[in-house]
Amino acid sequence: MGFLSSIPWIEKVLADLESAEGLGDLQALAERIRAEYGVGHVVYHWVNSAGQQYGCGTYEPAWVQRYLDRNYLRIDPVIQGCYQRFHPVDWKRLDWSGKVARDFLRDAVAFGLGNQGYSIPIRGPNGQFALFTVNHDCDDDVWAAFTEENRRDLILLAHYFNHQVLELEPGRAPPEATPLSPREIDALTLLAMGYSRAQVADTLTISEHTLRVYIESARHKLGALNTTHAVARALQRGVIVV
Amino acid sequence: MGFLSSIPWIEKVLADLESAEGLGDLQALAERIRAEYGVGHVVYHWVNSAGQQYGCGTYEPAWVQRYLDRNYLRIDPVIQGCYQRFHPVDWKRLDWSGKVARDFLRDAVAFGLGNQGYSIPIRGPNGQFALFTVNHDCDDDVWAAFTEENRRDLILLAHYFNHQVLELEPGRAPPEATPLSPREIDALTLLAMGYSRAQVADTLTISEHTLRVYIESARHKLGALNTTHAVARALQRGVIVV
DNA sequence: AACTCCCTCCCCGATTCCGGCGAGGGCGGC
DNA sequence: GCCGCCCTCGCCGGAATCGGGGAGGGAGTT
Repeated sequence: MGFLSSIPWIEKVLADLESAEGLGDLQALAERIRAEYGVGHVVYHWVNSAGQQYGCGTYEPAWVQRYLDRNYLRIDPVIQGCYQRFHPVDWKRLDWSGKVARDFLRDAVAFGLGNQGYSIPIRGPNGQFALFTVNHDCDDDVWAAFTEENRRDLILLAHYFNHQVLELEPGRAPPEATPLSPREIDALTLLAMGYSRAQVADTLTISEHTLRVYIESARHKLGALNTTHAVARALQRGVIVV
Repeated sequence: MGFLSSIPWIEKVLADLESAEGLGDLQALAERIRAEYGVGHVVYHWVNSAGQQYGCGTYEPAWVQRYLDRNYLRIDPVIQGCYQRFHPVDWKRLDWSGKVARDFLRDAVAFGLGNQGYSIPIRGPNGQFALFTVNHDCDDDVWAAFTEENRRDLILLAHYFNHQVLELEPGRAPPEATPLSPREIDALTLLAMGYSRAQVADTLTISEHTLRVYIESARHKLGALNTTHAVARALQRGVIVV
């Protein structure tokens, strides 16, 4: 991962952490990053397609637990906001109106979070979604200067965290199913576009019976229970693009 | 976009290109990148959720046209391979077995492409998928050294291209539809998991009639023509994750 | 307090989809 | 040259889904 070399302090830190292994590495790295930049918190949060979460960083364990207990994932404006974008987002630009969002923020501050935040979303196939966040307590001007100056480092660090987590997550490759045939892809693609079976058959200029053979074939290949499921899986696996 | 500042030549080039505007900028930038690194080709290729494609780079127009004409998007192992990952990929690590893939490669070389390539996939919500590719003609050792040395720059440049394209693509925000309610999300999520309506209603412990209200409501919000379409759109927009 | 949105339930009929069956010709790979 | 996969077509009945429609209580926002 030589691409981090533009970050002055990174070599030494990574060397220090070499002895550790697995995800503990990243936890320790987050601590070091916090120290190097003198910010309140550094956190990496990752959600895979199965809804499993993984996180590491400098948040208080009590806050992490509360976040999970209260299912804040569905409330957190940072998640909500970043999920739709994929460029770094300053927390100020998010939508904090609404009662639940304000309550959430108040709760977060009570657990030691700062009022400023900067989050970098990274996405992968199969709904993988990760967030690298830096949190701090300061006024707007100071924060704007900080983010402007260190954005590049943060992007690269986000990539690094993501790379490490994926390396340690072997649960991606297995569903390496048999590929879909062109006609099967055509069929699922048109279905995903909202066409009815009759319309799809007409568009492909085949009989509806033939179409059904494709759909069923695709369903079996994808291990899907019905047509909607097949379309969903095909989309998730990226075998069709609508 | 100060995060590019670690690339020595970038400031001057960006200043030179300041006068140009729009996507022409990126075309010219690709040319400059090719010159700076002394490689065969530099290309940025972008596909959005509507299946629209946009590309800029140094490939011969004849090759681009042929790529489109022959619908190589569905054949290209670079696309196929990168779509499932989201870390930089050396073309050597892709699957070039199979007749169509080999034919494709032969055709590409005939149109001036080199035998080496390095592609950086970047993904966004709504099925956005972009590829930043560097292509060259040399032996494996030289190429390995090149990629190792310049990976960081390439990642940052990929981000830059992506940022610029999204800035110039106002067609993203409009479908800023009303958000789905929690129950609607539950319903679509379970449907995407392959459950039948009866099973979903049972799982949510509501009547099937109520469930249908959610599905229809979600369908209208998503502008979907039927249930399968609604699930597909919800997946693409990232409002549900199965 | 008015407003909007969410959740829940019910009616109806027509349309569509599901699931498994069989059968033939063609192309590419081993 | 054989095997496997792909493409194409047909029939069947039962089950599920798709359209709207109306109606009430509750919570949050303004």
